[in-house]
Amino acid sequence: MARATPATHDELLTAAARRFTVTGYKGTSLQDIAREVGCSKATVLYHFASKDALLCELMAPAIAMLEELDARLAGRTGADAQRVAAEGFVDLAVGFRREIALLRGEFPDLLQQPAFAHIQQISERLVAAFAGFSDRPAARVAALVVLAGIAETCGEFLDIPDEELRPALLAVAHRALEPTT
Amino acid sequence: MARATPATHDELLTAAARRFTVTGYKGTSLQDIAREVGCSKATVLYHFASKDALLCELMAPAIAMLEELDARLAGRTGADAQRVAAEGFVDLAVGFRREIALLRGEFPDLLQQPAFAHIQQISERLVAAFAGFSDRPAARVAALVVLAGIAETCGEFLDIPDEELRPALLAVAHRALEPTT
DNA sequence: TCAGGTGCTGACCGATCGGTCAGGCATGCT
DNA sequence: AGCATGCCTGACCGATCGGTCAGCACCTGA
Repeated sequence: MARATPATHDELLTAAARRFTVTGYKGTSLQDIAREVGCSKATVLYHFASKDALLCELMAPAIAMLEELDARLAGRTGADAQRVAAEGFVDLAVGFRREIALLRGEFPDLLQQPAFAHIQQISERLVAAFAGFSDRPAARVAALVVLAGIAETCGEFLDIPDEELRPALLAVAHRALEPTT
Repeated sequence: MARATPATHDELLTAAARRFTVTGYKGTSLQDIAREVGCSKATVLYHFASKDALLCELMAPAIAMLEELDARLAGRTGADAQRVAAEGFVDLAVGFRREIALLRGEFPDLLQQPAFAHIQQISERLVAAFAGFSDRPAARVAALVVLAGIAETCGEFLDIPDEELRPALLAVAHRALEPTT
């Protein structure tokens, strides 16, 4: 197989992201990614140690931002935590629409990987913050609906600009979340 | 491989549902399903023509209810459509938590199958109804957040009773959806 | 007693998966 | 010229996928 231009690291990364968002992580083969950039499967594995490593590198910026949000949440309570969590997560979801979208559905499975082990705990803390740290079922249900809804929705609006998506998501989050007592 | 009791059709169906919700459709092999009920992979394919056929039969009741909701929506507009859509979809999501949950993430891919071709159109009409048939981006964003959020949330609350989950979801839906103008 | 159907099985199939490996082919330094 | 290095490749590997098939054990009605 002939290559016109050298397949760069980043070129493969964005191609993989594109495929993952369409057919999911498990549903995308290294062959698919290679075909997208016009190189061989072996080339993909030359640039990345494994398929998992590719995913990790793809998710790294989003995960870093998630960890930063988690740190910012520490110590906050009630309405304050709720507001910071909502704004932070909307920013994250809007900024990393593709990355968030590709995790949907495969979340529970991918979280088994040691590289993503702590994400589960972070997202649980995030849900708790969305609920204003209330343990009432209704508050927790509302929190999860908003969190999951935002994550899912971002992937569907890949075409509209950030400055339009962001306030729309924030508005629905503020309406939907239960006011803290 | 020895079997104590005969593997019934339904036993396989529920086992498959359980696995699908944990590891997804693509992520679950016929071997996994067979292991869960303690029979051979060939037995699974004796009861079901194919893996796809198994999925179709699993989803049939939920799809029937979705089609019924779609029919009930015909002709309705504005707040009326919004209310009927919300109540109908919450009922559907609560009643078929597992089935809804297993479709998440693999939705775009599974919809390619001819058996599910019309589901895409139905869900688009459902989103439109949630938005009160407004074409304002904010209304459509809110609609999708609520729809996707409810679908995703149900799969996470498999343990709490219907009569507790239902009003909680309806409440957050009513708060979150934009009032029709 | 025996023929026929039902439920189920292990063995097997081709395809595809993620991953390995030796080597080809440029390019640039010595 | 000779050599090393970086990028890339086809061929190949074992594992696993969904699916097929001949045949076994069992039950039942004739």
